Amino acid sequence: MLKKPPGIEDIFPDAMEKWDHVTGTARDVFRTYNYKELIIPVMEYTEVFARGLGDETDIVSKEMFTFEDRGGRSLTLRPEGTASVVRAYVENGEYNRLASCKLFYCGPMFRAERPQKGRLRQFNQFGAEFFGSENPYHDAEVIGMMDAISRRLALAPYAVLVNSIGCPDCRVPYTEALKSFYTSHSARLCEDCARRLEKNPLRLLDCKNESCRALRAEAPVITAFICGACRDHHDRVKGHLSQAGVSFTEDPFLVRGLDYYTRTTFEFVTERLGGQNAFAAGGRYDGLVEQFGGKKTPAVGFAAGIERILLMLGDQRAPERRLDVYIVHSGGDALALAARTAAALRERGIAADLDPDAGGFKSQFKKADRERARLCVIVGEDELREGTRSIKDMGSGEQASVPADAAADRIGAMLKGSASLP
RNA sequence: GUGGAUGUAGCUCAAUGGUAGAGCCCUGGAUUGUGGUUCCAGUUGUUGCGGGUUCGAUCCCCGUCAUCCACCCCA
Repeated sequence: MLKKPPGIEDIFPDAMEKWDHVTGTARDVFRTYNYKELIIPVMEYTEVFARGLGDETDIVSKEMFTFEDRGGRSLTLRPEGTASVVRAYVENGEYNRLASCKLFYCGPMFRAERPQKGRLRQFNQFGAEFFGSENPYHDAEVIGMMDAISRRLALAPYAVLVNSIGCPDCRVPYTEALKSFYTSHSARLCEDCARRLEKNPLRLLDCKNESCRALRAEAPVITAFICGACRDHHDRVKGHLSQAGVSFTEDPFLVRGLDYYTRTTFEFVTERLGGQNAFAAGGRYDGLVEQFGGKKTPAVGFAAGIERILLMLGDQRAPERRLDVYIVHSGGDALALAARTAAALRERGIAADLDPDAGGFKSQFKKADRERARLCVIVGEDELREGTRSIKDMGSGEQASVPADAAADRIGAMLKGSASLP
């Protein structure tokens, strides 16, 4: 049997109902904030991610699906959305001329990690990006948007962690302070952290190792190092969040795994994802557009993991989908009329189905039941002879016949609730 | 990349050193054109793959692959 590669999933119709519920809710909320959807490519030149996310990040250095095209150019399946959106924004002359713009996307991302609970190699995200202002209002709006989606999907309990990692200028002295603090306590660091100390000191704060965590409690805090402008920005983000009624927790140790963030960073976290804890995260990236060759354009955005949200939804039922009409027939000439009836219903936007090979009425009604059909239309010998169609309400079990040419209208009215069986 | 667990019917799982069962699902039936409940009957497996021990392995051992979980990292 042919199998799918590891960490990749098929999504069958029964799961689609919950899937649509999640993405539909996100789209609805995005629209209420005047964000507009765009579709970005699934692959980019490798450089887009290498430059965008940072060469030294784990995602770029060891988690990308990279291959060469026939011309020997290096392509990569996108591991996240922001770099692509920024590239598209900079490349599109019409959009980057706008004073500001609000975009959102939804689609698959790829990372060559070992799969586990809440972590796949092909997974889906929806995310939003705002371009064109460093006003802290927008930081709060983006966070508020994800909070609104979370509330609508009833994802509670979850927490919103917020921090500021300052601008590149004020991060330098902080990184130095962090380095010297950890260097003087290097004996208490785990192996991984010894490595982080050299490569990416900020990530020292993220370690889950007990002794490192204990050490962190005494570590220098970023809030003591950020410059006046960054502090003011951060305070105003928090002010807007409070005003918007978003309950959040300040976490001075929240750092992110991508190099492009400046100032605001945030994460939506929950206990219910096994080893993972974040189901959405983002922040501000004021330097990225310029780095991609555009004019200096401050921006802020986030991305959310759809499969992780699905996990949080658990057994919560999404609204179930039912078939409007199942058509039961007795074969032969009746099949032709049954097909015509189905066509007439579909013209009216009514979902109808039938089985041309159907045996007895019994098995056809069983199928109707399995499809959770609201109504059945019966086209059999009696109906053929009398020029009628019988309509059965599968909920009540009641049945009546109507003239053949009035059947489709009658059914349409019944499904809308404006008519009942005669 | 590292560590742990698990691989038996389509699904969820039993069982025993002597070539496997249950429930669900599916199909058919319970007086010939009527479902959801009930009852009856029936179909399905090279027990993940390869090797070893043994008279004999699904069960024991080794390898391999796959899946899951955790670390790393991240949505």
